[in-house]
Amino acid sequence: MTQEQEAGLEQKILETAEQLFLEKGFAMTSTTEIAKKAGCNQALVHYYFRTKENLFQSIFEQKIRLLISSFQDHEMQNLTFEEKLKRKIETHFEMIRANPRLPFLVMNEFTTNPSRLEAFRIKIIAVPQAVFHKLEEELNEEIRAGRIRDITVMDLVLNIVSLNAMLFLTGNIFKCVAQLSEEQYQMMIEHRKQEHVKVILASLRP
Amino acid sequence: MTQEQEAGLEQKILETAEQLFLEKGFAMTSTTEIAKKAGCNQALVHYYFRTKENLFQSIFEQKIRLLISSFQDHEMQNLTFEEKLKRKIETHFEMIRANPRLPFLVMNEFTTNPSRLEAFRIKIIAVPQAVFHKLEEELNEEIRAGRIRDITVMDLVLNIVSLNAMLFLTGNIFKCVAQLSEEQYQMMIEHRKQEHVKVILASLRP
DNA sequence: TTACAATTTAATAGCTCTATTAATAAACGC
DNA sequence: GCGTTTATTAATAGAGCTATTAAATTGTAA
Repeated sequence: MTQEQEAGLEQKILETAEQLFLEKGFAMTSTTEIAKKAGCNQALVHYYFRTKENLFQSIFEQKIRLLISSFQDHEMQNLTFEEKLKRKIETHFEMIRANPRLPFLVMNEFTTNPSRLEAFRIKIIAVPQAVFHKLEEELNEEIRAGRIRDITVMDLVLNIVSLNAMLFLTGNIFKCVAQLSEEQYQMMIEHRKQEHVKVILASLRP
Repeated sequence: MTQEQEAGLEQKILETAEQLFLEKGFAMTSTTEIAKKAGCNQALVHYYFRTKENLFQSIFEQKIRLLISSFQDHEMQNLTFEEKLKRKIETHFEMIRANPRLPFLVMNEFTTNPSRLEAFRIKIIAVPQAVFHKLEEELNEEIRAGRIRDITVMDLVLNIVSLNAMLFLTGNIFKCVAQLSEEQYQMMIEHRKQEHVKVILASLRP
């Protein structure tokens, strides 16, 4: 049916754990539940990953990389800065749309377990600088030319990430409170994508 | 020392629980821990509140009301729409700044426990409509006069809430990754407040 | 003082969770 | 086939958690 099916229990456990961690976070997911849903004995989870923390970290680290990479460049030299930025916003948006619970997981785990945050700091500190360096140069060039207002790359990225991530962080809340059908919800998501682009581009006008 | 001190253990338990729930969420906080930190026997927590869920809900409901009320009107008739909106953004910002873990708590509990969300839906569905109705009228008047672009009150509010809430949701992460001192962090917060006002106002220009 | 109510505690029942261990089944080289 | 890894399970130790109960302590009104 799906892409897994005949992949062995180790892989199955990994996939099940990923799904459950994304759904309910680390604390609310037990190895017992993972095993039951993966269709194996609970001890097998510990046989492959020794501890629940191990299992979580292998999933978590990979997901963090995915998150950061979504801001990577995508070869579009012949476009205006505005067009490039629009694409960047949309790419980031679509990455989160494809992993809608990821912002929740990151926030939840880094907030409830600050030691995890400290451990990851070294791993991820170098990445953003590399990713944002080119954007920064282009941004400064536009500012120098007077085509956009003065703004740091940090502020710009924070604005984009805030809008995009928050939409999916509050997605279920909004859907429930506003009593939206799945179809209405998807339309709203699509509409917000346009809105985010509008807001960011407008916020840069001199 | 602080404002409590001689308030009885029931109050003390309530305050301690609030602090711990905000810090670590519902699942990661035990009644045992609450009792120890409040300086009483664990059974006393259950004597006053019967269940952990009860204790949580009495805190949670009050906090949700606080969140919503921050968008309430504050009597400023003689100001331009732009000035009024600026004040609204800043009021909302300051409310979250005074309760910086509140966005995390709301998101965490509504996300990990959808049944809580359903239970709260009825209670909170009426409030936003009342709060946002006046804003909507003023907004539409500005649009009709051509002073701002066409936008729904929902989009406007989502933009504001996204920027303000997300700043504090990611506050600790950012502070740690960027290795900011407390002072630097506070400056950054202040700077972002101005940035949010800038972004929202700019995003409304026709 | 005494009776009675409110507060606080010690003890513990009953779960559930993580992790380990020892035993069993499957797979695989030789 | 035989021995040796590898995979899988049943059983359980050990800990922590929620909630209850019964007893002890404190407060209070007659």
